[in-house]
Amino acid sequence: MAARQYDMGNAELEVLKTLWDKGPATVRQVLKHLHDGGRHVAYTTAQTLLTRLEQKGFVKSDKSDLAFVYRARLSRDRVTRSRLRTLLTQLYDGAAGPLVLQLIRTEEFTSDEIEELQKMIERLDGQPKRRKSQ
Amino acid sequence: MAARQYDMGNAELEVLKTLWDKGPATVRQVLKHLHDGGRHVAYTTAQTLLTRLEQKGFVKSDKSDLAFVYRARLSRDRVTRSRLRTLLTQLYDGAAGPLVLQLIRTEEFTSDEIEELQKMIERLDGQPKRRKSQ
DNA sequence: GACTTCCTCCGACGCATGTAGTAGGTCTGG
DNA sequence: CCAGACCTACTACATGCGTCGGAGGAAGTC
Repeated sequence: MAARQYDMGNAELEVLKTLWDKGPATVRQVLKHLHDGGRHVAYTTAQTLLTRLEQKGFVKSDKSDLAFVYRARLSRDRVTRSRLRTLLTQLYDGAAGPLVLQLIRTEEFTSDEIEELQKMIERLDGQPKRRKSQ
Repeated sequence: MAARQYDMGNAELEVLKTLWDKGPATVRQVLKHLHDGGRHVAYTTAQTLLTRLEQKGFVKSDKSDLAFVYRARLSRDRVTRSRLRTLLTQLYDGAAGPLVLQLIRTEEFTSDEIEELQKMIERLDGQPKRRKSQ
């Protein structure tokens, strides 16, 4: 049982992603977005998901208008970091190397990203090794 | 509900990882390894996990000796790919760039890995863009 | 003022998963 | 042959999560 920080199910994550993509939204708006994305769930399902996210502190709501408006309290980056860390730990005892190598091998990138990557690698190369706080 | 290929829980994955790390093993050996790693579960728990993994086709067992010996039918790489793909989809609609960039930014690498990375990037840079089969 | 519409609250259900107990078989040392 | 150790099969149970239905309140519409 590792330190499971931002723990949520896939449906919950998808709802959170909606908020990242579209900004603050009501249940109905989130639902609309989910429908547009091909996920056909009931209104109350979206509502439950949002409510659970709020219980976990990942979103917050405020009722200014007729309906509650929900907004993310958790950034996409934080979740990414957390999930990556989990993956790393579960599969490679925390070593990031194999993962990156595989990502680069199997995925594709825009030339901008490649350029960016190159710069980062060069920087890495020059720098002394950091030790992870973990 | 994306094409959830290699679907298993964390405990199951940990058991599978044991098989990757230690090679084919009996329930007792897996259990020992889990205990060594600080996960104190009962014998039957390990057994259940292995059984479920087998039902899903991720490991297979054969009884040559006194006890069943389990071995992975699924490589670490395949699971990695699958999980990464899920992450990518869930967080970035499939774009790999942001993920890699963040990985490189937040994790650390051995000089060998950096070198390897450099080579891969260079190769990427020269090549025409691949289109993902998926 | 009754109808329709939308919203929130609460309860519920089924399946996956983590965890484990128990019954009953087998082997091995005395 | 009997006890202790070890193995497998089966059952069970709590929790998390995805999914919703229904009750009941607020708001605009004739």
